[in-house]
Amino acid sequence: MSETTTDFALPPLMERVSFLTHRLNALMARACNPYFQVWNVDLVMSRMMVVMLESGPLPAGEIVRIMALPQSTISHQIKRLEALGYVERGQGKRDSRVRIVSLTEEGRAVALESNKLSEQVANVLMDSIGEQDIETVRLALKRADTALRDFKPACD
Amino acid sequence: MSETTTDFALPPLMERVSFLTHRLNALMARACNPYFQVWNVDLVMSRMMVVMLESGPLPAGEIVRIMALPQSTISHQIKRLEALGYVERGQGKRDSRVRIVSLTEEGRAVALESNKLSEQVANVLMDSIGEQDIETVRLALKRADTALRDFKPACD
DNA sequence: GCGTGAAGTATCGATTTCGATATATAGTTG
DNA sequence: CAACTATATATCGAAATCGATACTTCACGC
Repeated sequence: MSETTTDFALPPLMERVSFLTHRLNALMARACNPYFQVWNVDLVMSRMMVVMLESGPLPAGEIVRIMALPQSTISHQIKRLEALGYVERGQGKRDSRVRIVSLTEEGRAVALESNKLSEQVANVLMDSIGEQDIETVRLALKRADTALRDFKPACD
Repeated sequence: MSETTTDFALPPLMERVSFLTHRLNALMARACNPYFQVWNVDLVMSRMMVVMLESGPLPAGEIVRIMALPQSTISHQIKRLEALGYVERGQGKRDSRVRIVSLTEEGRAVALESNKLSEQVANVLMDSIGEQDIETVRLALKRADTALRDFKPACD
């Protein structure tokens, strides 16, 4: 122990995994959003489309679960994607409450294009993290994800 | 039409470091924001206050750099924190363009309290990542941060 | 069938975000 | 020191976000 100005139980902000994830996201948004603007989408919308590219048509609720954002936010995003002509909303066969969201041809094209940008980002991450550590990091973050998924702060 | 999943140069979304950082952030916000609401702040404002707790009074622009969010966003947040009585804005001594932001006593108290929540989150992350890997992850994310800081997508 | 509660989405209103632009001060060059 | 250029912050307007709530449909007990 050595360098602190105030004494914290935590490492300084810039060393915390929680803060670093914030920074990485902000930096990715800053770098990518100007380019996504060409298609009138942003980093989040792009990710939603890539989700559908990978999984095929999905119930809106499933997209909410995957994106981990508030349900109302995703609902709006889907509506915007629909307005842009990138997705279509259908009714669930077995349960007519669910709306199945699927990419249109144009949406598919945009998703593929925007995924190229993600590929560049992924390469930067790969190169900077290094082959040696990438798998360790990936697995560690997945464990963290699982742990946070049902974390409820203790109220004191 | 063909059922084939498109073949990707990238791992599936849920395996990508870029997506996992998104998820972790979203999950942290979901878990913490209801509690921060008691002080009328959110995860981002809380982090800004912790920044000042650690570093002391800072120029607004320095906070922008640290948070990596758009300048206009941070400017608004500072104004809100000021309206809440958590920070004060002074003039820079040497350069009167810069506004030095500093925590009030109340802001300091809120920052310390809200840092406790961060501590809980940090513990969850620590426990799930594990002592064995935590340092590897921390260093890897810092390298990624540096690399992303001046990444500009190649326009094709 | 008929409530009753739960689940899946949509919408509402207040606030927040963000890119663009404005304002104001510093520094630099001729 | 006038005229630019660069830097630091604030503001503006359009759009997005989010928590709360409404709406619709399902599932189940009676």
